[in-house]
Amino acid sequence: VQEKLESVGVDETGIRALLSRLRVGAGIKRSEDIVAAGHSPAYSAVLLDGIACLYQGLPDGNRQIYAFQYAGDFCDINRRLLPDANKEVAVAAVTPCLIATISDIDLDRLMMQHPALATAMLRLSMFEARLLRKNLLSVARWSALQRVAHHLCEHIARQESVGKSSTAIALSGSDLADAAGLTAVHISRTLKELQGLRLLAKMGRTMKVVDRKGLAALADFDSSYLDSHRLPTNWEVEVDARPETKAGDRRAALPFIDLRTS
Amino acid sequence: VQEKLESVGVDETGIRALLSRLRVGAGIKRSEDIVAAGHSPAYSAVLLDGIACLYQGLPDGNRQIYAFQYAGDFCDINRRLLPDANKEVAVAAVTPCLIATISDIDLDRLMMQHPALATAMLRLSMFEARLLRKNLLSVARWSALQRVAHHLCEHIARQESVGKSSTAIALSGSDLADAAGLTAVHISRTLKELQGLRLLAKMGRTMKVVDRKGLAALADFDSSYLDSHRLPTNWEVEVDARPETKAGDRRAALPFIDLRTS
DNA sequence: CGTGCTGTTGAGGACGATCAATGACGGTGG
DNA sequence: CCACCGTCATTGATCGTCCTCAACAGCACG
Repeated sequence: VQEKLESVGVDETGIRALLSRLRVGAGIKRSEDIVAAGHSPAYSAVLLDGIACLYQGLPDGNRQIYAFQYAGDFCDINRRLLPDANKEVAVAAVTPCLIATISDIDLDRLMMQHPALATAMLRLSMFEARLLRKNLLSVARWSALQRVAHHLCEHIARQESVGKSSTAIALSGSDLADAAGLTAVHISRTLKELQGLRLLAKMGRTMKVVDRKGLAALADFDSSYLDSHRLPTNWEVEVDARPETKAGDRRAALPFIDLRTS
Repeated sequence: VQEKLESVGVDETGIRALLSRLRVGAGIKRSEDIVAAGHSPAYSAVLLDGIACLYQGLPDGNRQIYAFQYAGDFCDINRRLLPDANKEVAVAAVTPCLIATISDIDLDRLMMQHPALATAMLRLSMFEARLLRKNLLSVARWSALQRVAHHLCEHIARQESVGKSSTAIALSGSDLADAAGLTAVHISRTLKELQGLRLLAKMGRTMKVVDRKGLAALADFDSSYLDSHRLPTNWEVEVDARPETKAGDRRAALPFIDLRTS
């Protein structure tokens, strides 16, 4: 399930170590919280299957979805090192989900034992930041049509990156609305417009993407910002002990990691 | 200049080590690029003084500002571990800036020698992600009046967090427009409306915040999401060598870091 | 067979964009 | 010192996108 970690540059022993510490948890039904707002458990959740969303509840009862999460994603990296501040955000299941948990203690220890894992967490955090920038740009500057197209493209691309290539859209209209910063009503109209453009088709209840290239062109979507998520695989990690430690320093000699691109 | 690093939990020796590797660079004039788009130098830039912005140029000549940066901020954390992908973003000076640089090699080495530094980078990345979430929420859900008020509040608060407490706004109208996703024209109208509400005053060329609490109330601004940036100061980092390494493993014994809140 | 939830359609209105013109200011060079 | 130009700020008029409110249809659920 976790070839995702490979994609961010973790070596094999690191992956095995992490997997051995994962405890498979319960399944979660649609619309249920995986990580509740204001709650700080002593473990982190990893999504094994399904789609989840990082969101914030709004005073008026609506919610803003910040990002979607797919199989292999850590649900709450953000929560770990900035303890108090993320009280307001939560993670909910968008489709039925299967999650695993890992205790914070285990994760801390693993990150120390496998430097590549620590680097991977940093990379994941920056990856999340990039997704957020894309969404910010989309909401701030683009039309509703482009915004929705963008979300559909991103959804397809990220589904593919975890091995599920289907043109069917697993997101409901109101999910799209919460993510794109639009009304469910207007999402409905926009989807209909996309059908008129022969980019989308509706089979009974669910939508299917018909013209993926057309959709990408409309949204100015360049999937490379997602691929690079796995691009760092080419990074080689060389470890060799270096005698940099001063005498009398309790700190052990640290491995020097030489990062270089393929 | 860099008590900022303290605020994210770096110990004193780590800070000294980092500072010793910094090379003070040239001053940058307003509107000039600090980090050009698509350019990947072999060093990172740190802002010593002034205000910069992380932005993306748009095809129509406009730009979207993703975040502002203040003294002590790394200008391009995002660029380091996701090499190819951030071609499109750049950093520009919003006021005259003074920067320092540190070579990627030195920074990599320092992060290995001082685990707290590596943790700090991760924390900074997550801090950036939180700022982005706030902005995304603001652009997606709030009115122009609230958006602008929010940016003003954030600006004041972050200026304070680096020791510059002044109610004067150093941002130009078009900077605010690019950040809030609004037109410069509408920013002008909005600022005037804020003056009508007795929240803002204009002294000739520059704006001054008159009623800070009122602004915060209008924008639903809770500065705690910025404070926590320095809240992790309470984290204690304990280092002690642990004999976890397998025999024959070339990897040296790694320090085990026990993170606990105050 | 009701009861929700999701999606659809219509009419009206608000917010902010767009276009265009003007004024104020600061810097530059004569 | 003043004339010039470019940038920034302002104002008015108009227009388009998207929200709001309201009613209704379909499907899944008990």
